Parts: sequence; C-alpha cells; structure tokens
Amino acid sequence: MESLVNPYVSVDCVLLGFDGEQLNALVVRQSGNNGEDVAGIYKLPGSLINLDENLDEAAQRVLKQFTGLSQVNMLQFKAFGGPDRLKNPEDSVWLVRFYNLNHHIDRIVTIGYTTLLRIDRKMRKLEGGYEAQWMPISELPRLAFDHSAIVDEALKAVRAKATLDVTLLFDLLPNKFTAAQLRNVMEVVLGITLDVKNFHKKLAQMPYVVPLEEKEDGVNHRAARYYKFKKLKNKHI
Amino acid sequence: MESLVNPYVSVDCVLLGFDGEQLNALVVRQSGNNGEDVAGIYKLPGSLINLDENLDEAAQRVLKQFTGLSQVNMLQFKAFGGPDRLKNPEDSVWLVRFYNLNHHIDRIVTIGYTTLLRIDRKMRKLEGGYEAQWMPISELPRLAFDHSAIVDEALKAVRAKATLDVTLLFDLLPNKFTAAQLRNVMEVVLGITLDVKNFHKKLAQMPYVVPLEEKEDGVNHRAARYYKFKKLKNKHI
DNA sequence: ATTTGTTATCGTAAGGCATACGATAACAGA
DNA sequence: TCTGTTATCGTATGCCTTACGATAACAAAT
Repeated sequence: MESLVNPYVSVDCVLLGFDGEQLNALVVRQSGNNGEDVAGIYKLPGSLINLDENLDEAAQRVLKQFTGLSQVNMLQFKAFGGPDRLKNPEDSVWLVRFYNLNHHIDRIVTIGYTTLLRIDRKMRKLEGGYEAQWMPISELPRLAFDHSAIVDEALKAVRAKATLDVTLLFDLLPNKFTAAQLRNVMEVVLGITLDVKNFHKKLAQMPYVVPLEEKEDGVNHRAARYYKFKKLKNKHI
Repeated sequence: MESLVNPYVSVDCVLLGFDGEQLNALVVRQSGNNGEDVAGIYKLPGSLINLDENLDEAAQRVLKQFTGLSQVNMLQFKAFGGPDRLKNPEDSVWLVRFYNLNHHIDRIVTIGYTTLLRIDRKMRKLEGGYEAQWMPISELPRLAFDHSAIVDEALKAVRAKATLDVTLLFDLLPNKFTAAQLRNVMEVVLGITLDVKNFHKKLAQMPYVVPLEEKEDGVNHRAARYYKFKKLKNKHI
C-alpha cells in the first residue's frame, strides 16, 4: 500500500506582461538561494506552498515577491504532476540546494497560475536579487523542468478566458487610450487580427468603454480620440 | 525554511452520468478499507496518486475502478488545496485508517477531474464492493471534505467546455436518437432551454449529425426521425 | 499653396444567424 | 370524425459581422 506518493506541491506563475507592443513572460534565473549561479537556465517564478496558506495565497505570495504587486486575481489553469517532471538530474539537485532539504525529492506536483499585467515604469525595474526579467513570449528560450509546456497552457487558458470576457484586458492599458491601442492589445493577447475600419463599431457597442473629448497631440496624422474604461458592477472572477 | 508543505496529492473524479433524463453524479460511501461503515457520508470517488503514474493516469485508474471504463479522456478542471480541507476531524481519521498510514495527515491537495458519461444498462450496476451509486445532481446531499464545492466547479467547467464543443455530448446518447433526445441532452447538460420549433434548423447545420431514414415506432404521435453522430477528424481534446 | 502619405472615423450594403410564429404532417385514442 | 400531441417545415424580422467606399485631419514633401 505504500507506493502512495507524498510529493511536494508548488505553484508556478506565468506572469504575462504587456509592454504596449507585445506579450512578455516573467522568467527568473535558476540560481542558488545564496545567489550563486547554478545552471544559468531560466525558469518560471514559483514556490513550494507553506503550511498556513492555500494554493491561491501561495501564488499571490510569489507574485508579490517578484513584482511587488498584491490584490491581483490570478487564474489557476492547470496542475502538472507527471513522475518525469524532474527527469533532468540538475533540476533535482537545484531543488534540494535551493530549499536546504536534507533528502532527495522524487516528485513535485505544481499548480499553474497566470495573469495579465501591464508593464509600466515601476514594473520595468523588478524587485532586486532574483534576476527576474521580462522576455517576449515569441523569443522565450527553453525553460527548466516542464515550464515551457506550462507557458503554452497558460497562454491557451488566458486567451480562452479573455475571449469570453474582454474586460480582463482593462489593466493592460493606461487610463486614457486610443482605439488603435485597444485594438492592438486585443490582437496581441488574443492572437487574432481585427478589421481596422470596423473596429469603431465594436467599440461603440462596448458599454464599458466610454469616449472622452480629449484627443491625441503632436502626431503627424489625424489625432485619435481617447477612451477610458468604465468599471461595471457585477464583476465576477 | 521548513514550513514547506509536503502534502499528499490525490485525484477526485466528478463523474457526470446522463440517464436519458437528468444528470447524475457518482458518489461513494465513505467506508473503511475492509468495508465497515465509518461515517455514512458520501464522497467523490478518488485516490491518492501512485509513484509510477501521472495525474491523468491516476484519474483513469479511479474511473476504471468504479465504472470499469477505460480510454475515456477526462477533463482536469481545478486543484483544491486549502489548509482547511481536512478540517473535519473525522475526515482525517478516515484517511489514516483507509490508507493504513502510520502517521497523521495534515494536508491533501486534490486535483479535480470530470467527464460526461452515459448511464446504460451496464453502467447501472456498478462494480461491487464500493457502494457507489448515481445520484441526481439536483438531489445531492452534502458531501465529505470540500467535495460539494468540487462538484459545483466541475459542472461549471463541463458546461463551459460543452458549450464550445457540442460533440462532447456524443457519448450521452445511444447510436440512434431523435431530435428531441438531443435537445433534451443539450438542455440538461448545458442548463439552458432551447426553442423546440427552431431546433431542427440548428440540427440541419450540425455537420456531425446525419439524419437516418428510420423512424420511431409505436409512439402515439407523429413518429420522429432518428439521427446518428458522424465522427469527424481533427478531434482534439 | 498644393500634393502626398498616413491614420482616424463614419456610412452603407450584403450575408449569415437567431428568434418568433404560422402552417402542415402523422399518429393514437375518444 | 374529432381531438390531443408531437414532429417538421417555411416565412418574416431583426441583429450582428464583414466588406468596402468615402471623408476628416494632420504633417511632411513638393
């Protein structure tokens, strides 16, 4: 009866940051807990869970550790638990050293979380010491463990979610934005192309987008109108 | 550093069975491993994971144990891991006894799986010894642990999935079925109501449903045409 | 001053799709 | 023969999407 697995459980966060042009993922260098470089491989920000927290809270803790953000609702999208997740021996060694464990780890089941974030000035310089950085998702290198697959799944989940609820893209733009900016966000995040000429009709039908009187300034073409988001009630997760 | 949690990981399966009229969930009595009745409370079929299997395989094993079915793709929909999942002391006690453990269990993280099944003659009499039974989801009692919440989440996930891909309902009907039967399945599973008169137009536009020449027999109203499903290629999970 | 390039914004028209609903078909039983 | 019930088809209306022409506004080149 004792082939039952008593693995560790972690959360890994696929933080997708929009920088005004494209989608980036936050990756960290797989360094030791005292800072020395172990393998030079990038991985997702994550952590084993603590005794007093639930899975959502563990994900929030990781988010705060690497970005300083709190109060962000992340989407739990999938659990990864194959027995071969640590098949690369270096990964096992790294885990034991990083967490100061006195025994080998056979298995880690990880819960994937993801969210969309806006990369603004504050976000560009991340909390120090972790060698975290934003990398365009189109240029991501191979990540440690099965983290590349985890990123793929996160993207699928986020796109499905945002397709059903466009208001998730609210936070990716500044307070005032033009129609072209909103269109670009939708194209990049959802992975689609939208008809430029018809986009204003869609815009006019979005009850949560209100036009402002203010217009662009100093552009060498017709100035575009600014819009802002109007928060609606009945906002569910 | 040693507040890291090293919990057990289980899978719990929300098996949703359609009996021709309504949706049922498979629940089992929380009995000891030698059959004695412990609390008389119902729970979901589930199991801790084994050393040599991944999460999907563990879920398949549970499905087979309780229904005899194999080769069914289940949907992994959410992980549940709050520190208070075993807050009921009886639950902890039951776990230690059932799995013959020689220590207390602080915490179990469980991965929820679900799928839609058709309850046919074979399925009605389930594999013996587990006191498993189908109960209409509208009449489910309070389940052990947080299993009631798990059922709710499973329903949400299945409905979202089946709304996007109606072919998931293929397996809930016999080979030959009438338009009314299909409509009823869609109404019950998706939790919607469909216009009777317009349903045939929708039917005619479903490329994966083909009309047969055969008709109903022995009904005291106009006989309905039978249809069958046509499996399409490019069927992804 | 005029032209050109570029992007924003509006209007119109065609086609697809959902919904409402009238009309007919088929059968069993009163 | 009539009535009740369900299946099935056809038509009409309105909404939404898409295609695309037309106009607006501005900067830079000519």
